[in-house]
Amino acid sequence: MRVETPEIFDDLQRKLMTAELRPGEKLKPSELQGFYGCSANTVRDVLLRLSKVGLVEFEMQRGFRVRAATSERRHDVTRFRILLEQEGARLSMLNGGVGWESRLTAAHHKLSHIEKQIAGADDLSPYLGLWSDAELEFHETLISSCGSPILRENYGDIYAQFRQQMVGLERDFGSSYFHSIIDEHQAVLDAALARDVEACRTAIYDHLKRNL
Amino acid sequence: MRVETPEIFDDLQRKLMTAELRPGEKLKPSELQGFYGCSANTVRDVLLRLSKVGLVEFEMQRGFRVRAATSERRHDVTRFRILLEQEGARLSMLNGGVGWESRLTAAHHKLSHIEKQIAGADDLSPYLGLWSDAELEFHETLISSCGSPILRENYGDIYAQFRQQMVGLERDFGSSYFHSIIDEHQAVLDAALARDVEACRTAIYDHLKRNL
DNA sequence: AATCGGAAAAATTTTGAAATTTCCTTGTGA
DNA sequence: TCACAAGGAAATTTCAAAATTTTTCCGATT
Repeated sequence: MRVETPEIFDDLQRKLMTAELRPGEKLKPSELQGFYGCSANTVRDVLLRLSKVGLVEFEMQRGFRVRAATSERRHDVTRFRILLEQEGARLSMLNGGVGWESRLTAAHHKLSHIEKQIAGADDLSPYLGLWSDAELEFHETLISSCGSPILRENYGDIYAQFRQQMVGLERDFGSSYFHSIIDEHQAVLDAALARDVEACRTAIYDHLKRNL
Repeated sequence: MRVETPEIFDDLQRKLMTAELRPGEKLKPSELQGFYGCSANTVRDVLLRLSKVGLVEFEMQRGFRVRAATSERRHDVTRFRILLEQEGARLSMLNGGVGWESRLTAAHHKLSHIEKQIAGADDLSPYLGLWSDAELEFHETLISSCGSPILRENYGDIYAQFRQQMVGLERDFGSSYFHSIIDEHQAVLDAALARDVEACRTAIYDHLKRNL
């Protein structure tokens, strides 16, 4: 199997975020090299870039390792995500126009559609990828009018780390979970459209507090 | 001149933060290679790590570039720094013990000593390096008891970017500048020791608002 | 049995050059 | 004159092997 470098990046990122590569696991360029059919240095390059996102730990002379999943770290990641999302949403409510409102509504519509399907399904696995993308898009849209590229970039990274911690710790993804987050996403949407900063802060907190 | 890799990293970081390498400037591994007496790939490695800190921009197939210094970006960096420092200080005031108080007092003492020297000096350059280290240590100590490794790490990165923007935009570092920040640092210290969250938020904002 | 030291093995980093891509210059045609 | 294409130069990425460092394993010593 021969793939281009950007695809190696995407593939590794996906495996990191779905715990196909398990937290704490050593990442040896010389082993992955064989799988991707490229040289060890190319893998090393990709891994160095993934460590910027925070999905991979890098220590000089000691190589790479999938970031560990611990309850402490999940707690920390969650707190940081709440901080960024609350601030991003606040600024978006301040700066966002109708374009933002419509994009947010659209993203929520797509997300809730999937979530309702999942809530009534037996096997979740076929939906998980779709849901994952839709959830990310909803939350990114929420903060998309904050006017701060730095905030958005950091949010993207911390969201990836959050997802990694979630699946890494094998948290309960039963359909009851999806049943409750439907309401939570709705609450975030309502508060955002109403430009109610405090209600939105609360809704974001309530949505994520189970991970604290 | 032959130096070890960690020293290449430190040297480049320093040059990036003092605008010895000017914002927007292209960073060609093949040129820096000669200066450091190592191979181009080693430089590339270091540059990839510096792009994690945010001091360097990296674009695939287009190489590296010193992050641009614009008033928009300085504004963005400043806002983000304020967000992180306010939250870090809030949590430190919540969690910090006497150890934190004493470390903060010590860091402030050292800092204000240098600042008083600078305020009364003609030539600032001999102090600038010392002041820079002391200022960083004061602010890092302020948030050091926040209990969030992620917050601390991100603060370190954003502080470096902040410094880069400051010197890159050749802002006025006259002695009048140092005269006013003496009071600002004092206000931050007083509020922190008094565990007055709102006063500390305000003091941090007032300290940095000139860069917005 | 536990610890320490050292040799062997394994992994990481560095290197220099080849392969690829981008960038810049120049020339052609409208 | 301008747009665009082709060619060459320069820069970036990739590679495989050498050099270095870390880790592992094993036996000697306490």
